[in-house]
Amino acid sequence: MSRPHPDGRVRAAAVALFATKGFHGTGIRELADAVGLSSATLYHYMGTKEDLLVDIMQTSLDRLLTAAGQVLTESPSPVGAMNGLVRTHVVAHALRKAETAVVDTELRALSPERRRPITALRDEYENVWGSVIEKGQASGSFQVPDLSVARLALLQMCSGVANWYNPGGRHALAEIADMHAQLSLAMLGAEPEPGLPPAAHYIHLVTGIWGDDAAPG
Amino acid sequence: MSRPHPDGRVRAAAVALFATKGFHGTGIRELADAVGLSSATLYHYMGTKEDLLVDIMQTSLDRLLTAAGQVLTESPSPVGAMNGLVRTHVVAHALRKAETAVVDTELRALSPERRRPITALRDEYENVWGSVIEKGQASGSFQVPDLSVARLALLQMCSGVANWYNPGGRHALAEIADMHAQLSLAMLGAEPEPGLPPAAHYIHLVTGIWGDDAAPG
Amino acid sequence: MSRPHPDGRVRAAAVALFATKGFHGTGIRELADAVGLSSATLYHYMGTKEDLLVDIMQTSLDRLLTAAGQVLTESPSPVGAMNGLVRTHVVAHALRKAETAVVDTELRALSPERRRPITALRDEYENVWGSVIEKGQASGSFQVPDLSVARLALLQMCSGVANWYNPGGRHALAEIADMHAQLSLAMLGAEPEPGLPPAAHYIHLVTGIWGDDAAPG
Amino acid sequence: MSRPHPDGRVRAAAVALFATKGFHGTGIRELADAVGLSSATLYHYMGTKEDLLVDIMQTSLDRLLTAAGQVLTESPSPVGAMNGLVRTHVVAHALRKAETAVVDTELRALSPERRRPITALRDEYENVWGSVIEKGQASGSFQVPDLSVARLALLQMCSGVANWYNPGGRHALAEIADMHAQLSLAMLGAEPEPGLPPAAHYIHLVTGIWGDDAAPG
DNA sequence: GATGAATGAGCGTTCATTCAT
DNA sequence: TATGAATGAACGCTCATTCAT
Repeated sequence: MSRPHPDGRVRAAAVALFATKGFHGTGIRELADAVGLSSATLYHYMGTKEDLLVDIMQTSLDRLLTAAGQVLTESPSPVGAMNGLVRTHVVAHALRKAETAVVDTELRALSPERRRPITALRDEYENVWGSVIEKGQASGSFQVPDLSVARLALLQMCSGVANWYNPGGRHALAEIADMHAQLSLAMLGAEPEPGLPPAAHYIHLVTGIWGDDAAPG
Repeated sequence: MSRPHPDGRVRAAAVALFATKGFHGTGIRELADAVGLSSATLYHYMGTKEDLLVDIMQTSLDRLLTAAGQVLTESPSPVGAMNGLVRTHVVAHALRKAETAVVDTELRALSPERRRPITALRDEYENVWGSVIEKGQASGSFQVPDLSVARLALLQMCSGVANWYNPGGRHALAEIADMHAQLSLAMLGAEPEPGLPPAAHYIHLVTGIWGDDAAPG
Repeated sequence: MSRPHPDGRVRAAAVALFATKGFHGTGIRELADAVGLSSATLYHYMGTKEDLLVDIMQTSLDRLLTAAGQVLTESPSPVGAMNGLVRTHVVAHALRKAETAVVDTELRALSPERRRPITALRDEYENVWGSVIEKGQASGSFQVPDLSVARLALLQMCSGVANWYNPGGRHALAEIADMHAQLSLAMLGAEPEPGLPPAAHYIHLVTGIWGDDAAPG
Repeated sequence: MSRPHPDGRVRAAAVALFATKGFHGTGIRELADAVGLSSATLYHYMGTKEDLLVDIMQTSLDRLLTAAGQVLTESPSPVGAMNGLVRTHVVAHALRKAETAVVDTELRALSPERRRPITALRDEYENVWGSVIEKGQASGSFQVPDLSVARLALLQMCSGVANWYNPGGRHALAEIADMHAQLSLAMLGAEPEPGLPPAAHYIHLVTGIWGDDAAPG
């Protein structure tokens, strides 16, 4: 087995460092050290530091959108769709806590021009959640005081997993996903629906999109 | 002799800048410009940049703890306490979105020694929420899959208000507080309890602690 | 007597270094060393390196224009004006060889936006020479094959003094100015005109504009 | 084993870039891009960047010396020799403006050891002009105030053509050469001599030495 | 109080050059 | 021939901080 491509190792190290110390708190030499290269060599594999951040965010949001798309495809009812969105989101934010945390935290580090398309992707993703909530409210499956407040509250709650999830912690990933699905549906005033796929299904979905090879981030 | 206490205007400007651009993304000259002083003069009003951040966080967490203490004093039941905690938290995170966002985001910018006492304060505050949830679960008022997961999810959700609240937005602050109380209690599987104080009560409580004079942050 | 203002010392050192090693061949730390400051302190007294170059060029061209204006004022005839232009130009390029060489050599180091106004100043100065040649040709005092070729050839020849003038050299400055006046008028096919001011007059004019205080550059 | 000889395309690109942006203002990757090679491959065709500059200058000065030698051979009188030197110099500085400008401008970019032999070549060339002027002055054909000042002024004037010559400009090359011959002889106080070769003769001489194949530089 | 002056350290980035393939 | 990969050194510039006035 050969060493993984430096391009990927740079990205992985950047994800880890940006998540831990923030974009502005991470130096280019620190990143180079983490990869085992000189800072000059780093620029063989990347553009600017900002390019690197943009790439990380874009990739991550693309994957979240892909996952959400698959969930919608296989889930006809609002309750089923919501269940799937929450579980994939939670699983992704647990398995790739660094990567997702960077997306959630470092938007402000981008210059306005670079920020715009990233924000657009994020909005696109959040709109998926919004439309599911809307459909559920319209069909009577959900009872929320306000559509967009519910969407924001829900997303915020589920993204928070990236802040505290611990692979060796008290709860297995599947349990955490289950609990968040349960809490979310309760928040939406929804009746539990029988026959929904178990957490394992969504774990598989997420790992299929993100891949297992690279170090989780 | 202790460090000089930062002038209110310095503190306010720092809060605004740290919230917008992050601690590491904010320069000391930028802060000085915002206050209308030279960077050298700034050091008459503060210790180091890190001292300033610590001070901001400490003050903010102290106030949250004070508010939580008052809520507990006046709320005998778990449902009433939870209702109060959520509303004060939401109101504080709306009226002082910058300040509270800094506390939630910039912990990682602190050196380990300075971080420890701040983390302790934050844990103390979160424990208040935890013990109310525990009491409610024990008394049968709440039905949650896991105590600590519920606590984390709840806090994350309510803190998120600081990210999107807009004073001139679609919903009045009281409405937002009401909605979050409703969503939270639904999440906890609690029956609505009659006779709880309205949002205005908690807005008053928060403004009493934070003061109205300074620009909100 | 106090030390001269660092601002001026920075400019003087920059002029010397830019003239000797070129703009791109001069490092900011090299400049700082020459002034006896740290590179960080340098930025207390200047903007960017390019700002510094622009400032040097602007000042120099302004002075040349001022000198040319005074010459025109006091010289009615084309022969007299040309005599004065050549002598002031040569004297300036001898006494301030570094400064004038920078103007002649480093235009290309400027970014297009910064170059434009400097080029405009240079063109304005060259146009003074052009219109004197034109007037002389029209009045029959000069006999040149082409107006603009004569202007370019003349200016080039006189500017060259900055490349080889040596304060302690074989010829005194006044002699060099005299010779260039003679060569120039011969080139233009002009009859020598009696009663023109001696070189000393133009040396005085130049030193009056440039000042004696700072180190020559 | 000597240094690899730079490929013609590398040399041509270097000449163009050094002339436009200066030696220090031109990057090795920029040069590689211009040739369509990688920067690593460039080093198969050249030694160091400085070697490249030395080679350019040496070749150019060798050619100027060759041209001057041919002129002297075919021109017995000082006036005829001067006429030929000026015309070949002007033609070379027009047809190969980039190359000649690099020689005139970038001497300072060389390290002292590499500069010495180049300076020697340049001095040798300038001495040819000097001795012709001296002979003309001795024989009474020229009337100049000072031998070396005249030499410097003359050379500077004629080299200046490289700064402004434009192949599609108002004047044909032959005209420009004629005018400079006329201006130069006037400067030297020389009577026009009948029977001198036309500009075309010297254009042919220059193109014979420099070759037509490569892009002019 | 308030600031201009000063700096060592570090920033993100590019430099000319080498070398294994 | 040709290049991707690699680097130590340097680039122009900014950082948080100090201190004499």
